[in-house]
Amino acid sequence: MLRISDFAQLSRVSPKALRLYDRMGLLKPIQVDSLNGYRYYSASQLSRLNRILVFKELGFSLEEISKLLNINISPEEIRGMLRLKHSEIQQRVLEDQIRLKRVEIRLQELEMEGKMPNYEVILKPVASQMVAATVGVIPNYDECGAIFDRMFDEVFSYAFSQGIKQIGSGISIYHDTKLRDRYIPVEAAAPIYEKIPSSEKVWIYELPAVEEMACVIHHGEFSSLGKAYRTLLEWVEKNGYRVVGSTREVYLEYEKGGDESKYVTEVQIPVEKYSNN
Amino acid sequence: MLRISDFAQLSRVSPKALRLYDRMGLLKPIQVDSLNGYRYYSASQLSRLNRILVFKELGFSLEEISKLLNINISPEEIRGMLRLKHSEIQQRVLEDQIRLKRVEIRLQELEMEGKMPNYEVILKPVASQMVAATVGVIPNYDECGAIFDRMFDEVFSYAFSQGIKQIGSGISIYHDTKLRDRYIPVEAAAPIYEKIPSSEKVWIYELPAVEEMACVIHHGEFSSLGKAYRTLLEWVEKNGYRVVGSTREVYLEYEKGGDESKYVTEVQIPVEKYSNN
DNA sequence: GGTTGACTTTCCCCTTGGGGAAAGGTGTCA
DNA sequence: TGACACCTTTCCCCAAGGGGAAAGTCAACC
Repeated sequence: MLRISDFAQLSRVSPKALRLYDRMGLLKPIQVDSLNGYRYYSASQLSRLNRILVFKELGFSLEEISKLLNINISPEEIRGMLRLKHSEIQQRVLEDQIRLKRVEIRLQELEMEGKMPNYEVILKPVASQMVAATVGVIPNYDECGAIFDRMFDEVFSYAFSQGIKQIGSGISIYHDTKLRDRYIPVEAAAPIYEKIPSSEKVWIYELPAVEEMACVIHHGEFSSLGKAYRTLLEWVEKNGYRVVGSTREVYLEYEKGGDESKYVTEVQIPVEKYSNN
Repeated sequence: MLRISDFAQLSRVSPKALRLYDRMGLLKPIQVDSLNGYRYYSASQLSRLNRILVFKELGFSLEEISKLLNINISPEEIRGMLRLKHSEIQQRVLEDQIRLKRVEIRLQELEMEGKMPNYEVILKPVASQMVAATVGVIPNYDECGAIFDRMFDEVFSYAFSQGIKQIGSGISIYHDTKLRDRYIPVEAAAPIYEKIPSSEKVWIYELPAVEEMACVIHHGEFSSLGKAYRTLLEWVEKNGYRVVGSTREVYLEYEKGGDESKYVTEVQIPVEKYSNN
């Protein structure tokens, strides 16, 4: 008959934890004084407590442990839970190793630049989306502004002529940027939320989903988008990814003729994991 | 001006998380309707949100992130936090790798035995403790019962003769068990909580702390303690440890001439990490 | 027998959101 | 103008205890 702090000292488990295990039904004191609520333990309960501690060290939650300590559990179930836990831990180790590499890259960049980077690259999935789109070719990057203006005009005016009330942010898509840097086939698209027919020039189709898209947010004029691209491509290379499709620009904040410094553009590059070093 | 679910969809962060970031001060909506409390966000806030997400992926807590996003933080402080996080993650990877190996050992044992093991080995530190002790030699393990009986009698009666009121569980200590298995120098000790003088036969001294002690709880008669020792030594070998001192037995529940099946004994072997495979 | 200090109890706060409830706001259609 | 669906708000519960408060209890000492 030991009081809680004596049993705590014997087992090296805090009284707080012992009270929790009592409440969870993992380890009940052999006796509880009905007058003052004091818990009394016996040294013979150490073996059960040790079993709890061992499973905790293996990474099991208290709820899992209460299943494992149930008398009616079969060795097969235990094996299943052990195997599951093994793969969970393995998964976490893999994630942590990626995390470690990213922290190292951050540290390197901080050494080089002396300050926080301007762009934060994040990886996210992008859902498929119905769009109204038209295609074109830009002979070189200098002329792309005027050409996209005309293409988006076409898309928006067609959509409105078809009675569309709601339309999403404009998206431009650059195909084959890896193969050439002039006469690039491009697309101007805008998400729509109702079905309308295609026309000769404006096609209605499902812009495909992308599982992994490396993205940055660019603030300000389009002429400095190059920095965003350089940041992205550098990230792709450093983190062991490679480009696997058409680049997109999403014009989140844009007003024709408006204050360019207020523009917000998301640059998206579809990627996939390539190597692990 | 986007409502919370639109901003959530754009950023792929749940409204729940956005509300939390608002409450933590990490990302305040650009406007909150004072009548109905609705939060309104702008696309230009994506860059701040992305920075939050990147740091979260690096493993930082929201509180750490709010420090990192503070404008007044210097690059040196950022570097410090990154290095700290790096070592935290590294530490967790090491722990997880040990955990993985232990899960694998459990699985192997389960395959071999077909059931849960009878003993759970746990590793714990043991604090130093003042004891009253006497020494002896046991010619072989068969005679150790009678010899320890006499030694403990000596210790207890001396302690009581000195006015000790409270005395801890008996501890027997086996020296040099690796060097010989007969004529083993042993000690019978009992923790005391007040200072008393040593006598010719009973010494009062500080039993040293042990940083890492591999322990099991044995229930029942002493004659089957061999199983506990075999389990412990097997564990020590499998887990890459080695024995580095004198073995102890702590008699947690014991009554001379009482019901042997109720005895509870903790067997403790001091160990240290030896290898990692 | 009273005081004091050490101990025990319950209760609440904290992490990072997810799940869900209850109450109220909003927008569309008829 | 109402009905209905969907949206938003706040509030509470959950992990695995640590930290700490308030109140009651126990044992020793005077």
